[in-house]
Amino acid sequence: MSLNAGLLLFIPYRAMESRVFAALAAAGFGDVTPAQAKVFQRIAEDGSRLTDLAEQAQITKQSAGFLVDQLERAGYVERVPDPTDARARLVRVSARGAAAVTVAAAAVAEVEAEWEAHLGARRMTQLRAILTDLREITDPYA
Amino acid sequence: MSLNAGLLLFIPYRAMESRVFAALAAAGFGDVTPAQAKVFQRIAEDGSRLTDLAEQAQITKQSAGFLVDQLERAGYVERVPDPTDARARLVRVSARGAAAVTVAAAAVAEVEAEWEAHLGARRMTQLRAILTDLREITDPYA
DNA sequence: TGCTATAGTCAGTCTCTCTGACCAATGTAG
DNA sequence: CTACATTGGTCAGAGAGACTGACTATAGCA
Repeated sequence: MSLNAGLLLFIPYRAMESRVFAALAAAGFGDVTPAQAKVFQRIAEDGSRLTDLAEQAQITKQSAGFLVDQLERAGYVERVPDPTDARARLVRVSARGAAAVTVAAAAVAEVEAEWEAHLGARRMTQLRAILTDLREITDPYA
Repeated sequence: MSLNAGLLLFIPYRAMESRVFAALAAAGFGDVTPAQAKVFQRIAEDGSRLTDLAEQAQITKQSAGFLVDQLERAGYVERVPDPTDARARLVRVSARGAAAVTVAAAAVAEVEAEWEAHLGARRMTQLRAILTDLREITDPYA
């Protein structure tokens, strides 16, 4: 059966997501929800403003605030004042958050390795290249 | 910036989804939600049982029942008794539902054409082939 | 004729998301 | 340098969508 391109993209995406959450849960980070991760993933190295996180995750700033509150309570992020703007605060990844990132990254690497073993190095490289190219017309934040 | 494979897959998927829902809304089918679509998409030609829909959409039968209720009220599906089992009822796509399917399919075709224009026919074919191959190790319902 | 499995519903709860209203700090035009 | 629009963020309330647990009714089988 031939599926539409959207679903073809979604199937491996969901597989990757499931594996990452399973790995996080196994490492003691089972309290992170997909909604929280969606925001957490987008926190920049030197911290991000709530509004930016909301825009990138394509949710309202209220929703982003709600999720960051949870992440903060669970110890994955911390909020510090933005030195350049007294209205804003920067959301930063905490030590515990960084530990979770490490676990998640390892899981991603493992899944990518499995995909490469199945597809072959050449086609895995092609896949990345094509998807990166496709981002130009599908990513509103490219 | 190089992203992980999961996110690279997700970005065009979300772009496709947004376009399809925009097209549905423009054609007067603006009352369908993503959650409803997830179930609706999986209704077989000759009708499906609620339990089967729930399993394929990876939600509980209660959630599936809730969404089918909404689709039924909005006129996209109808429920008929299953002649082979008095406990069960078959969920079938109605005439209005079929009209929405036509609109969605056209939107998918349009987006795929845009992607092909950007990537070139050769790489679009490669993308489909690679993703189809990847399904073998990522699709629990292959 | 019972026992177990299956199809589906009912009731209650939790998470995530939204809209609308609001406050405080910033930037800008007169 | 003061008025006004813009921007960053919070508060309050509501709705959608998902879950668990308990239940009814039919089916299939020993």
